[in-house]
Amino acid sequence: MARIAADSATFGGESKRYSDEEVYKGIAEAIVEHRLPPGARLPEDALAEVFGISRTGIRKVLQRLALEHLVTIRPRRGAQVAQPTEQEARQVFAARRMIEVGSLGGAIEAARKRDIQALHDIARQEREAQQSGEHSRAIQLSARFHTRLIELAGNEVITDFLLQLTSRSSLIIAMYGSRLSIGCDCGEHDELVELVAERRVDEAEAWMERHLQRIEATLSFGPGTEDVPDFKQIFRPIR
Amino acid sequence: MARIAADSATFGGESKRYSDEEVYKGIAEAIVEHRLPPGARLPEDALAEVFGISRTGIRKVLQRLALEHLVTIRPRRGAQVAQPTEQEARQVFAARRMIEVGSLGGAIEAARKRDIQALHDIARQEREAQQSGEHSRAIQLSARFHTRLIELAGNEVITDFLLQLTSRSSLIIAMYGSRLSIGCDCGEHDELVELVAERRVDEAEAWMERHLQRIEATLSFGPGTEDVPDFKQIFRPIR
DNA sequence: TGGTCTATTTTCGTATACAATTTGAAGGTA
DNA sequence: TACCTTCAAATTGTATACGAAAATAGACCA
Repeated sequence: MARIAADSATFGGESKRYSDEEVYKGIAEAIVEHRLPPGARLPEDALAEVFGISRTGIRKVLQRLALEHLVTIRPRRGAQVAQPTEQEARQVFAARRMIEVGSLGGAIEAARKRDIQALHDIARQEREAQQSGEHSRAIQLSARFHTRLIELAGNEVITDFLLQLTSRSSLIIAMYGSRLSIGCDCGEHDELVELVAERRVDEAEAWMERHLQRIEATLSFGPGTEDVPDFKQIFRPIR
Repeated sequence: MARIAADSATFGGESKRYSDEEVYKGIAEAIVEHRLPPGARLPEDALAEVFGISRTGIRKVLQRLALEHLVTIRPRRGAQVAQPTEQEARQVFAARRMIEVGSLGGAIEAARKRDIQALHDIARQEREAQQSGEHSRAIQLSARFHTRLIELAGNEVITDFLLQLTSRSSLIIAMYGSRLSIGCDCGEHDELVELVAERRVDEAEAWMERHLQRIEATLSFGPGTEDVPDFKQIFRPIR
């Protein structure tokens, strides 16, 4: 099982003193970028040492991450990177479809030239990261594309929800994604930018619905690669 | 300005030792039920004394409430009950329309007889509370009606979002609601139960959209009743 | 009376201490 | 070898201490 060590490369070994917000971003990014796998334990002491603050600050951050469903905290057993279930995964994507399709009209209406340009840039960077095999960068850019698009609609409440949902999606892909999950995305976002630029709302909505369904469809649930293989479950009953 | 005193009646003066969860519920309910008005300060010491735990536990709860936008925490100045802006209020209701209308079809599809009955009961209790002037009870029941209905759709992610949104709505009504805001609701929820029972999805969706728009329309923003009247602002410039 | 400055008190932010519980390993037995 | 028991080490939960900042009250002056 993956662990955090004080000298781990996961966060770098600097001795700088990080602020709460930096610690939050540091851990959240490590999870979202798959540097911390689902199920990885997150002991308070180790994190406190890595980030150069006391456990008090770490606990605050872990509590927040738990509310956002990126980590799980079990009483007296500490925190670990969350391991979303299949059900949770499907619900997250259903919620995304509702929110993203539902906001797309407003986003298109509000989109100005430079917004379109910004989306284009992100899509291009994503394609490049994809092709040069920079997985974690591609993941981040994909999430940013979706949030940038929807935040054009101007509803911060919705934007906040979507931010959470994209983070959780990354974690879900870390658990259930095959290589396809990321590969098949390739270039797709550019298509949507076109539809947005031309203000073809209905088509854009249909596109988004399909897009999210496709990502969900690339997930492979099945018996699953447990983090700690439970041999008892596997080898027991040959009855 | 409203304050928490150790002997305040807001939480009762018991000396029982509360768990984190109980403290959370205690404060959240006090806000949602308008016993703690928007802007009320929430000093850690006073809360710690009232609930019989140390500041550590209180801080955890306040952080959580802040993430849910029920309280505001400003560095070095502590926590206070949030004072949502008009913009925030409109965004919350827009988000509710999207989520509740978007989930209603699934909820209706999944609704069984006993679910309908449960909704009926809540609507009836709400009506009774309304008529006997039990404001805070009516508020809670109204929120519960909406969440119960939508949770039938079976998406916990969406349900969690809606739980937050209904809490925030209560706070918004505390700030901007006239007497109308609560009164006009009267009996309305029964109509929706009918539509749900008869599986008239389109009409139910239209009804929900109108219902939420109407609640929003009863809010009176305008110059606003500040919590601490700023006489300087009011009386200064007769120029 | 109204305003400004200063001193006191209150309140928050962070680290640390200590008890309680879990984890993990060593040793013993079938 | 597999399983159970026991004990030490590691880890978390909660309270507390203390420095730093902000709120408050009082004195002083116009």
